[in-house]
Amino acid sequence: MRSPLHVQVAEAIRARIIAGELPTGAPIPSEAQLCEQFGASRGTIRTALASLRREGLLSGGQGRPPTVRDTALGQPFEQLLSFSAWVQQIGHTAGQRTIEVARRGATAAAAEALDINEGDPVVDVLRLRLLDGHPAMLERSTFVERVGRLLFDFDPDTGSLYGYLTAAGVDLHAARHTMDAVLGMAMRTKAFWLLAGAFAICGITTNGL
Amino acid sequence: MRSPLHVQVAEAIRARIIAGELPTGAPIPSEAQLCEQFGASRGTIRTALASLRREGLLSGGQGRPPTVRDTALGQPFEQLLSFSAWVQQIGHTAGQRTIEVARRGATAAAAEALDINEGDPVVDVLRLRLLDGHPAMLERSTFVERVGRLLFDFDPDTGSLYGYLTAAGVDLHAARHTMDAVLGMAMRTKAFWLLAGAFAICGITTNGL
DNA sequence: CCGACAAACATGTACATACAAGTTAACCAG
DNA sequence: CTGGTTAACTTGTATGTACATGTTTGTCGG
Repeated sequence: MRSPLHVQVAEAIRARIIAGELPTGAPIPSEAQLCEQFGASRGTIRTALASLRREGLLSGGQGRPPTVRDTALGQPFEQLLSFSAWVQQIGHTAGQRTIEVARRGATAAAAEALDINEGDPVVDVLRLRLLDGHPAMLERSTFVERVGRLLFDFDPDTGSLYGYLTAAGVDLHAARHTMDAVLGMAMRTKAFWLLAGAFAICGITTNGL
Repeated sequence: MRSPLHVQVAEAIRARIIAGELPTGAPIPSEAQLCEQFGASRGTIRTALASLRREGLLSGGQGRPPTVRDTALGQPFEQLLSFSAWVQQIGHTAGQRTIEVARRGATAAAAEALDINEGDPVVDVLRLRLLDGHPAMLERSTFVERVGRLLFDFDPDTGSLYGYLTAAGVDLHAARHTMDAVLGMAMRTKAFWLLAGAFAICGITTNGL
């Protein structure tokens, strides 16, 4: 194998966890024991454990050996939280397109869930997630206004044209490069979707973290 | 200061990036230079850089100094991808409740977006995200069946009762501990929400990473 | 029997060193 | 001027050491 040692160690431990050899909630062997088992230095072991910790498989604190997180159910949902991380972990590539960012009044259902009044301002975000280039997931997020407004405030050069395009449902990132092309065309049509696919090349497509 | 050195270094570099001192797209100083500036060893500097990399502020490869990611617009949307990471970064605590996981037929809008036929099976996930304990975001995700089915397959002990509760909209995690209590009560009512709030203590509440 | 202290143990932090591997730029031969 | 090679630089990987800090456990005195 030519993959780095710390990657091999991480894979080995991950395999043990998945196989149930290291049950959830149980502490993993100490760093010293792992050093001996894999014939690696403590630094290498720690690098491997850091990877597993990033993935959410381990949790623990100083002085106490890390414990295997309850992955039986929690894991897929925790990682749904990070779509691209999850997709990468199962060996695929993630992409995404932001279709719409809009400020609207809350629907009845959203209002009840967010504990606000119907019609109160909220920020809706509609995103398409891609798996290996193909549509895999459609994500609708509704923020309370106090939080959602940050999505707009983050942009340093908020202008009128920019704001218009945002409200109209043009992808913000792609818009930077292709404003001219889409201005005046009918949004949210089949043609828009096809065009959005082309835009992905220049702006939105990411390979995740 | 009593915070670890590598944390201080990470904060200093993050501050420089936010202040625009290190423009987006530009390479940051080499590890050797940072060592000299902060009077720290390379290992400490690398620990700090690893933190910034986790946060998505840096990207780069071997042999080339890491570059500052284009955070002007991309960042908030990339991090929307990881709600809890984003919330933590702005100094708050994140929580979440999974309200519903269901297998259904795709709606017309979802079908078009995912490039499938209307009525084709999809997996809907409805989640409420909490910021400092208060509802902040409602997230509806629709997966194509091929991907969404993994959410069920991950569970080792899928049973009939379990499936029923899932379809009925009971939080999966909380269900483990409180199945008896909620069986037979009206779901999706105001009372359910209040009860779900109590459940959060024992199962679903997480502090993020 | 129980509380307090101490020792053993585990992880967190920090530094120094060495070599591997990728990138860039200078340089030189043609 | 062009093309290829080399050399310098940078990050990735790996090891070793040392000390700080938190946890657990065992022991001893009351």
